[in-house]
Amino acid sequence: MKIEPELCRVEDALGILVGKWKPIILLHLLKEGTQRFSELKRSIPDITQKMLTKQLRELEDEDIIERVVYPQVPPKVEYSISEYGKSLEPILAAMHEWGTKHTLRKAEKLRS
Amino acid sequence: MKIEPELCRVEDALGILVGKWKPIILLHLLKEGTQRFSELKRSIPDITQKMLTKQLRELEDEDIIERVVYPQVPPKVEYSISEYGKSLEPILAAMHEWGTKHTLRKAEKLRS
DNA sequence: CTGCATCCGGTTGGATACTG
DNA sequence: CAGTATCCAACCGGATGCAG
Repeated sequence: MKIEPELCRVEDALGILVGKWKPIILLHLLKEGTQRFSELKRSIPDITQKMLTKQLRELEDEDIIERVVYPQVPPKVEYSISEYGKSLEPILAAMHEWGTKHTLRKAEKLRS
Repeated sequence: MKIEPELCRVEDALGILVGKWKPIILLHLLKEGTQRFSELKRSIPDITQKMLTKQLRELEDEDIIERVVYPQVPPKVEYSISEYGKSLEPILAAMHEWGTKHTLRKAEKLRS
């Protein structure tokens, strides 16, 4: 691989994944499929409503996820990975795999 | 792929790549091989010395790059990708490829 | 040449309270 | 239920000056 650093587009992918909760949200939607706001909130106990809303909005703005609002009371909003968003799955999988090995490696270094 | 979101290790990989200049630095070292501090600085005109130092230190702390100091005056310090760091190359390549398509997609959306 | 110290503005994320 | 609004602390990155 010889990517010209001047034409680096790594940031464009990186920018979409960065955000304290974005990878976790994406993994949840990939695993469970369509999820309501409250289901996501329950699945990610430590996240605040504000942050969940914000990260979802940012992913939606990039067309990574889809948001469907059911006009009813009480409100019901469903989120799901878009077709386009699914193209990120290999990258998430690769990063998860690498990250897993990296975590092990770090643990080994501590013992030595 | 069904990664358990609770065991998400994406962040561990993400954390290493995040940093305004890290991907660019890594691509330079991957493309050019060993580089002196001043060579990197010249290759990345907009980076400040402080940031170059900082990002290099962070990558070094994670064993992604290697730093060799030649004890002489004036100082000479060489940086290179470590063997371990090379394992990030597929991820960088995947992100670059995705990012390139994403940029095109955005450009198309603007025209429509 | 390489790198550190200081200061400083902008952004990010968290706590909390409020709303239709 | 699914948000919004406000306030605030922490972190990040940039500018600049100094040093071995």
